[in-house]
Amino acid sequence: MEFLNEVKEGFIQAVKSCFDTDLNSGEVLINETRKEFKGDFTFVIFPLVKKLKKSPAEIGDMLGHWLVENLNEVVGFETIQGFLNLTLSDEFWIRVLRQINSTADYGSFPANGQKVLVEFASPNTNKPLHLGHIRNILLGWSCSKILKANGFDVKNVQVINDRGIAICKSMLAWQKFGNHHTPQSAGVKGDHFVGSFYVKFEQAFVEEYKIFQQSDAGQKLYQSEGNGKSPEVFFKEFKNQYFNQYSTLGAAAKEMLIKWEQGDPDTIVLWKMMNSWVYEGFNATYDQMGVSFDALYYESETYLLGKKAIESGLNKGIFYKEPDGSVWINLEDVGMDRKILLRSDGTSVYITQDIGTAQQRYEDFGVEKMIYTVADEQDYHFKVLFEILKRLEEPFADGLYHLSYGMVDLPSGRMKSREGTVVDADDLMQEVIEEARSVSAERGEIAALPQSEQDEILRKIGLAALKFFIIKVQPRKRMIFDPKESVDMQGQTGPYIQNAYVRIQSVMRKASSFDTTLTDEYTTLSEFEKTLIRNIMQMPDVIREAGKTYDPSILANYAYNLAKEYHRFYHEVRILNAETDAARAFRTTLSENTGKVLLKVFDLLGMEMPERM
RNA sequence: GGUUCCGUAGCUCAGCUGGAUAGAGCAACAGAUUUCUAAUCUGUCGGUCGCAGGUUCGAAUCCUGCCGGGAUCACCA
Repeated sequence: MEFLNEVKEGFIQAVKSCFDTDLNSGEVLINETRKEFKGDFTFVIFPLVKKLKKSPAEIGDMLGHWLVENLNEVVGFETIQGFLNLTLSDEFWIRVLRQINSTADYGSFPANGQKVLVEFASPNTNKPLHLGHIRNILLGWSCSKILKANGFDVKNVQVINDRGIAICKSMLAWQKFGNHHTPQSAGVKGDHFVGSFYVKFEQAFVEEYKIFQQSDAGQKLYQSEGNGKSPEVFFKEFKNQYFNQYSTLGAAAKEMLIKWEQGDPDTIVLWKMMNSWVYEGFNATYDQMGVSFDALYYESETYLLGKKAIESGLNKGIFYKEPDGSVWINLEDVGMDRKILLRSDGTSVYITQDIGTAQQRYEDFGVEKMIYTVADEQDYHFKVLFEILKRLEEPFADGLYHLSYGMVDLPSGRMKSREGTVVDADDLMQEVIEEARSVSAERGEIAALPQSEQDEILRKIGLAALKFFIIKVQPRKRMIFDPKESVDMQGQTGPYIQNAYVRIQSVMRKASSFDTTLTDEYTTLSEFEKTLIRNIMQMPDVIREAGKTYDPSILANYAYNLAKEYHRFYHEVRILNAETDAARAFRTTLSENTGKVLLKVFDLLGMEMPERM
């Protein structure tokens, strides 16, 4: 807290002056005083006891006296056990507020000259986005914003997994069952339209597999390879192999993939058309969420990258070749396994692509940091990838970070596409907005506004409920998403925070008829007012911390606490009809700056504030 | 089995590099508006911080072991 520098310095001087001992700033422990004690800030003096060879109470009292006598900011103290509680002067608080009030873009740090790339979203093109993507996108987007506020030059990118067997399944099903329909003719959003054919493929495949299971060939297979397993278990385990070796649908899909890889014109045309439908759908979803990208990487363009890296790795002796021609790296010396990088047939695997893509990005942007927002099931993958890039001595190797997050579960357990429990992103957003609509209708505050304005407000409220519910949880923790709780608008929620902001805006609209210039005449600050200032003066630290740890949840919880303090203040203290003009000016300024901070933090979290609600 | 993450109130979550009597929200119950938006505020109820050791003046926090749960360990992506 830069606002407290003088007090901290004073403490060091006090120790020097009272005990003739030098302290470095790392040894100074300062906290906010707990509510149940008198004071504003607390120095913990236990650590000094050994050094100074005196009792905690004695040290606290001596330092407290010295500080009151020598520091203008300190007007009182109390020593309780090993804690020195200081009370700071009203001038101090007003000065802090004045500083915040006059700081343009308070909470943002100056450019630090470093470039960072943040990857998030990265969907497959065979299905629409779901709840898991929402967590991913919120985290990536918010981290991107937070890093910008910390002075980085940030590029947002996503990798679109637009090739492979999955999209071929959709393509095949569309050929078979599509009747030349398009999203437009069917009246369905493009990504959902394509996704429905993926589902149709799976259904047809399951049918085909069932028939196979009952056929002579299937029964014979079970007899010879069943090994005493029940037919159910056996055929479940055999499914993949069936797809690859027996299925006609599987063969057709694989053939389509091969045609795609050979650049067969008809296949490419179909592929482009269906992907374009998907992108249209994705873009609508991204718009609704309020996120955007600086660059897109398509897997169809990057999946062959990384071969050069194989060469150079082999030359450097980091990789080795097996007799069958496959290329490997051995990471057993750092507690990992052997990992294949090139198959014996010379084709590359996923991680090879990632090596190449990372190099490509470095060439494209010259970033020294890259953040990958990917679920924690890929923790090991990224550990391996980063280790390989380090051994290849890539210049960006030290700036790699896997922003790993836990899966989203439903109260009933994991989302499973087979059981139809996957929560669709578009549906979900629509639901929370509708919930906001019905809550709003009961209140009637915005009923007089034009419909388009109302819609915009309801969108902001609904999405804030959803987004806050997700982003308040620490990324690495697995979270349980209860749809019923996610639409709550009371208590620890996004709309609660918006409501604090809206109250402030309402006050400020009415305050415009007064002179609200801050003066030093107001000298009877209440605890509510001090607590609010104490909160808003923390913002830069919280933003820095969130940036250092890539953790937006810190900011989410901060915003909630600040909103809560404001609601309490609002309830307990008269603002516009304050007892004096000075008090009114102070409180409106305090309110305005609280609003400023809430707005800023909300923006960093990827949420918007309505002016009314 | 190896590696790794998680375990805090009935439920969902906070708890910063160790600091005072472990906090919020939801749920349940009881209150508050002649006054700036009641999506608000106040109060009551609710805890063996998974268990056991260790380090420390001090441990939910750090270390070790155990228990429970998830993820991962493919010539898949």
